Amino acid sequence: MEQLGDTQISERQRTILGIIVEEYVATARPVGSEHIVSHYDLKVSSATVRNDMAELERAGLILQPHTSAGRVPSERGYRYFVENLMKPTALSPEEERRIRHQFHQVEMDAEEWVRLAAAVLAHSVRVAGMATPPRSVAVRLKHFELLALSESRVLVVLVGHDGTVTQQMINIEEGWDQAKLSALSARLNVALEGKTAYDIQQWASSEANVKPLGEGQLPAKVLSTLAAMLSKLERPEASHIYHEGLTHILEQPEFREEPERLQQVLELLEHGTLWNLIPSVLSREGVQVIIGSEGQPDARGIEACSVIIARYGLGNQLTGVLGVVGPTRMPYSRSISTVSYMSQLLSDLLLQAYTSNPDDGRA
Amino acid sequence: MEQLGDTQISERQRTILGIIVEEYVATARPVGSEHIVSHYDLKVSSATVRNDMAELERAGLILQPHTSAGRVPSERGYRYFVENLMKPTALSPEEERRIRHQFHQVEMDAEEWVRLAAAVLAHSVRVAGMATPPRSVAVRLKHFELLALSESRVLVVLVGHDGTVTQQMINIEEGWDQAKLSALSARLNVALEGKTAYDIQQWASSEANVKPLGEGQLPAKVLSTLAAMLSKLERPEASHIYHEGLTHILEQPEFREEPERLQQVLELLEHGTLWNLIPSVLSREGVQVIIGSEGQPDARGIEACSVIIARYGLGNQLTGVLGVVGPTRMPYSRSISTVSYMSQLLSDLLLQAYTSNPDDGRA
DNA sequence: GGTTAGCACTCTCTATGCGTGAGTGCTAGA
DNA sequence: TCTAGCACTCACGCATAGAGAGTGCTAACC
Repeated sequence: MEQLGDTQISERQRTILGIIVEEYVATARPVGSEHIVSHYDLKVSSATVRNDMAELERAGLILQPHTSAGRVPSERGYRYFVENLMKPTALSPEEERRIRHQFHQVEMDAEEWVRLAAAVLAHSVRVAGMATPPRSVAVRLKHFELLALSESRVLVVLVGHDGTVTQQMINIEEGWDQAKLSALSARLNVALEGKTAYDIQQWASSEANVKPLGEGQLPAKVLSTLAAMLSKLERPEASHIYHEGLTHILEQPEFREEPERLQQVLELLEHGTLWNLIPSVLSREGVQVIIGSEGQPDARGIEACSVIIARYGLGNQLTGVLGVVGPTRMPYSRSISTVSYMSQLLSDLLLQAYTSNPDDGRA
Repeated sequence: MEQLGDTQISERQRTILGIIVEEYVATARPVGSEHIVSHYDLKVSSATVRNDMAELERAGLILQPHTSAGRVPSERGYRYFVENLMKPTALSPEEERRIRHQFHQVEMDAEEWVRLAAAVLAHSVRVAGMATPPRSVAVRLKHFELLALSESRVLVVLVGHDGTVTQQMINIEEGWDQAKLSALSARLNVALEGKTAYDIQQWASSEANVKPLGEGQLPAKVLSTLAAMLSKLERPEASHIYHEGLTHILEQPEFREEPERLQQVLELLEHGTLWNLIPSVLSREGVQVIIGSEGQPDARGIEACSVIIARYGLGNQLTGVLGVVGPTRMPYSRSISTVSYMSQLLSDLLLQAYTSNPDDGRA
């Protein structure tokens, strides 16, 4: 017996709820009592099932679209299913192998991996997949270069200690050729290596540090640019959410009938409503399941959608987020397994990439 | 009088065709003869318009969804409209100013611009906008760095002469510390600056060049990696198509009624069917209009869509592609103006970025 | 008390028929 | 060459009817 609100539900009722969820997820059609007894060996009659269903409905776990239809899980029903009934089904070894293989096919590059992760999630669960590139909490400067592209433009290329690379163009006054720029960057690289954005700002605020670097505004400008680039690397919003597989969502009957729902998914992925959820995802471990509108005051307009999302990364130094977005009627078990596996896989790949490990990486 | 196939169409018929296209684009409803005479001052009766419409239909320029409905432009009709009837409406100065302003708000970074371009196109025409980052025809090496991330991993950061930056991780045998790597890259930078992928392969094929670089496989591996990175920069497929504004497309009634059509648009944008069109876009100047299935054997499944697309960039050295994708029922005039303006704007921005120009770029 | 058979009831879904209105094509006359 | 008039076609909206699915309730059963 389970306590739930003011109602208790029996073992058989739990079984029936499980059947309803699985059946509805598979067929998208309300599930009737007759259907249940004829397809599952419950050893009771349809009348008994009907009584149980009435009780489940009283408990708010299922509902009827209309009087003479079968039952459909409510949001609470899905939630109960995910937390109490679902048997986690790990991916098959062959499937895991196939996915890993795909990652070894592409370059060793975080953006590539993230893009691929979104695609794999989408394909494997047949809903929309999403992923963000990994970001560091506090990026330290590893190295930077100043490259003169023209007389008045310099490209700043910055490498973080985590291997992320960014670039920025700046305008300069005349009189700095590549030789001078190289000399400046050589000196600064020594002085600034290992520093964070904040450290660099501190360092640059001391006259004694900046004065010897040379005439004009350039040295100061370079310093502030470096600090800005580093701190931008830390802001996760600076990165795109990669997404894939909207086509799969279109195939779901609920979206064909009510295209408005698709708007909600697009809202989530295109306009970044999803970012509202991400801070809380980053703060918790494991796979998180957000079903419909479920007490997410920030995430407006995702009534008909569920999001299954997890963080990945190294400790809490370097983290990103990946997951799937689909209709509430979604294969939760498979989704959770896949998201979980993918977050593990990406974490492993990052770990491999940033620590010593002598297997070959396709030059 | 215009010759068209085996039929001629009169001046008034041309006017009527223009009205039908504009009216249908605006309302999404078939246009009837009565409606035309009551809203436009044609100085003829509806019966005359009917006769003209019958002729236009015979010429294949319009068609009837069913017997007792008004007329709708055919693909040929849209084409005729675009080529002969449409009056190009330039963007208003305020609008141009607003768009330019947005570009000055973001960083000076090609990827950012491209993303913004897709968003602006989408917002301004209210269809889906797309853009690809600019690619060079033959990228020459400007500079590269070797950075030891761990004992066995090295990050290669490469800057092309056009300012594009890429990175790649490679595995190395033990025994190369940062000092040795820096020495190697210093020597190679001198030897390889200005070389293309092909040049580097040539250079590396000579024992006399490679032998003095040091022991082990690393030097050869670095060389082949650099060549691979450079040649990858040249392949446009290597880059993502950024797209935005699918929500706008959803608002169009034709997609609400037949969601299959949306599949086609997604196919185009997500699965890169659009890449099939791009080579021909790159080879021609100006804005190109692809209406529906129009003799594009490569682009399957875009019957209901039109694509308005143009290249942008510097000469033919550095080019990308941007445009809009929407239903055939699309505001062609506005789309073409906007795509044209955006391609001009992005070209200008790139030109400014890669040549001398002393305005300020927000450090 | 839990379970079951039976049955009346409700409500959706599909088909059918009918009237309406939009829009046409054709014809004959100006 | 244009126009007025008119018959014709066909989608659309609406009401009606029947079928079917699925329920809830009641009364009997174990």
